[in-house]
Amino acid sequence: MSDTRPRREQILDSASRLFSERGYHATSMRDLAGELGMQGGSLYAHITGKEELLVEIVSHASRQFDEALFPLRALDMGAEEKLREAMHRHIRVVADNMDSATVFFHEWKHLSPQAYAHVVTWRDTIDRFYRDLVQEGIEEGAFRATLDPRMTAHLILSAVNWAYTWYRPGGPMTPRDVADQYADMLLSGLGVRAGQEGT
Amino acid sequence: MSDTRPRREQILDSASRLFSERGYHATSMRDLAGELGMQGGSLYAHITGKEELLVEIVSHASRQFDEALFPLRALDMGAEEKLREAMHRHIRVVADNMDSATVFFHEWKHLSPQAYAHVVTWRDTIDRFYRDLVQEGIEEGAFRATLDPRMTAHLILSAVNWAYTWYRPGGPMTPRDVADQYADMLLSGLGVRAGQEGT
DNA sequence: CCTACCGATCGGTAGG
DNA sequence: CCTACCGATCGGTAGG
Repeated sequence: MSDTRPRREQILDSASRLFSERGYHATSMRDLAGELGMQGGSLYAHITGKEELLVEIVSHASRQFDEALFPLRALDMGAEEKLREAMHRHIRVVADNMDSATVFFHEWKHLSPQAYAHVVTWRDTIDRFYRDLVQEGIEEGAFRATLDPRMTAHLILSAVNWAYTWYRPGGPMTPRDVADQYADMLLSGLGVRAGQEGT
Repeated sequence: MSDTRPRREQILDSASRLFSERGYHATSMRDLAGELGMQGGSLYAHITGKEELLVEIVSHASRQFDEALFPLRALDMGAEEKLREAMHRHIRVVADNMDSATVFFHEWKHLSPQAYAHVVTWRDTIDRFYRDLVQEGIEEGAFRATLDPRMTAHLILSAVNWAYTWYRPGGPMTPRDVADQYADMLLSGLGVRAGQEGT
């Protein structure tokens, strides 16, 4: 009946920011409470414990990625365009959730074994999403047949994930700018001699 | 006179592993001492404090990168080959120092302001190394003139740095295998239509 | 390198 | 949401 949702969301927002800036273990519940103008013990009227915060932040982040990427599977698009769109959406999730994305990449090792296993499974799913995308591209003749889908997926994921370390929302580049430049470089190659293999 | 060096190195090795697995703040000095079969207080016969360990691990890692990459500046090589060699060396440093590389990427935010500033400067230097490499490649006509050196450097750094999350030493792929595949993909592009720009 | 200890701080709870 | 408190653990030190 009582509207505790907004307060919970304030807590989660502050926790995301503090965990991303200082790390999970270096953030005390009193630090967090102070950000919200309350005493340490008062937090426990809204949450059951510190780890619940981490679990929710990580779950929320992985859900954002899922909701952005998985609908793409069903779309009837050329592989090049689909890769470009996937990278755009992926980078947009990172850009729109810089704090929780940072927590997601840095602090998931502190989850309980059960929640930890969830993240490992999730990572495999995202990996497979990009591997399948590459494989489809090869089969439809859009991507080079010599590509290793696993390594190609690693390369793509490197680009879109690493953005959490340098991207600054509000700067001159939108997520679409970044994705377009990355996709151009990945699809066409850096070299002027592109069209020939390797060295 | 007394040979404390090896013991210090054992401590640093164990600290690298524990900090990478559990994080800096979640690793207690007693955890660390236990790994080495001693009591918590005994560590302080060899080190001055916990942060000294983090500073040394991070400094060591950045030095490894410097020593691997900077000599390349002077070498007279084509840009494509130099990029390939830089990526190989960069990935080799990550692969040979998985623990300290992980600590380097995840825990540097816990450094004191002074050591923190050092890392920020270092990051700029590495960034400039790759930007210059790209710029030279453009000038010598090996790389497309339409490339943005800054974004290209981000893409390259994404690939070589992100390897810390998935590479497994002792697995089927050597650092050279990874670097060669990445360099092939980056230089020649994923698309079969490479040679034309963008979409 | 150990024993024994220090003050500080931690996450969390009781009772209101 | 606060006050007051709990046991546990932290990094580090003294003295040997």
